[in-house]
Amino acid sequence: MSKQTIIVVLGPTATGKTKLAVELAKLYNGEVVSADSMQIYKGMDILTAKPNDAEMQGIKHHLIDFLEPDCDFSVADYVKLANSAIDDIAFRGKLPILAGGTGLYINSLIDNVKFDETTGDKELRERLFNLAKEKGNHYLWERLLEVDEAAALAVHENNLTRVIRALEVYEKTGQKLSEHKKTSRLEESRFIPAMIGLTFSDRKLLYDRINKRVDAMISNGLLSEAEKIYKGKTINTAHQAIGYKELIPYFSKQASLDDCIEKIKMETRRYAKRQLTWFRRDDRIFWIEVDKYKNIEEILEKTKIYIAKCINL
RNA sequence: GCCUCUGUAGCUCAGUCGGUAGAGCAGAGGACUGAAAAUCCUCGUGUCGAUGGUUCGAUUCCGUCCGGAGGCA
Repeated sequence: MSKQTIIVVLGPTATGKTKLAVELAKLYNGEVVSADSMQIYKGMDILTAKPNDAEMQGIKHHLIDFLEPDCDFSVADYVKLANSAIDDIAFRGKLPILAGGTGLYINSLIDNVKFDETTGDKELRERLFNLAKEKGNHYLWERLLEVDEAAALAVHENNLTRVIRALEVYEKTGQKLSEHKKTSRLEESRFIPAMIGLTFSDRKLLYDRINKRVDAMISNGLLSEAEKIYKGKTINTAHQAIGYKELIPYFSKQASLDDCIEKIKMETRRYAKRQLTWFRRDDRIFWIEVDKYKNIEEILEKTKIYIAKCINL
């Protein structure tokens, strides 16, 4: 089977991935597949900087705005949906352009990581969580050490979500997570990717950009959007979105609006930093420091040259 | 004008009975396979406001000056 060419636009938040992806789609007759763990949810448009109609310029976007905010979602779901979206795009003779900042999703998809059929078990997780609260993180970690030593040694005992996940895999499948990990990457990637990373030459410039974008979100109505969610039914995964959870103290009159906005900026900066840490180790990425270019056209030129070098279009 | 308190890491502040100092936050680096915008780990040298004095030695005690807060007139 021949491999599928794909352009990947990645990088930390607020670097212009959305814009570049659309321009590339126009240029190469492509469609955009989002790789963003929060833009999947309906509503939360300002909050997740979801591209609007004007920004999409008629380019079809996949995996955006399709799930109710109270639904859970996972990497495994993402990989499955993204693969079928890509197949669909390719079938129609178009080029898939993956764009987003969720590194785990991007790598799992591009590297063809195999997930098994077991889904997350909320009750089990809660039970294990309570067990840790009662007997301590170390106790739970020791339990993992007994059933899956390799997994235990690979994770810090305080990283409860990971410890719980490893225990969950063992309890539900009888298989070790560490074993599963070994077999999950045996299949070769089905893609020939051109990976383009957007970043800034100076961290300060990125942070400045983020701060301004948060201010813009506020003036575009972030508050009323978040308040709607706050007053609506409870949400699960979507609750984690930066910009929503930091406003809760304001809605419940525990903190001033200014303090909450500062918190949003800070958390977004940290998020961007974590994204950089994730992407930095991937040497396939061709990095573009966006502040070194006058406009999107220049960035597009640079990108085209790189794409021509690594894939045939 | 007088009195009191205060000036220590980017910020908020501990502390040194005189032997040049440490927390929280911020920040930086890292990890990452079904919650990933999540979760977790590691990292603390700075003219101790300035200047004189006492002292073997002062950020610490004393004087003066400068900045900040409060009180009394």
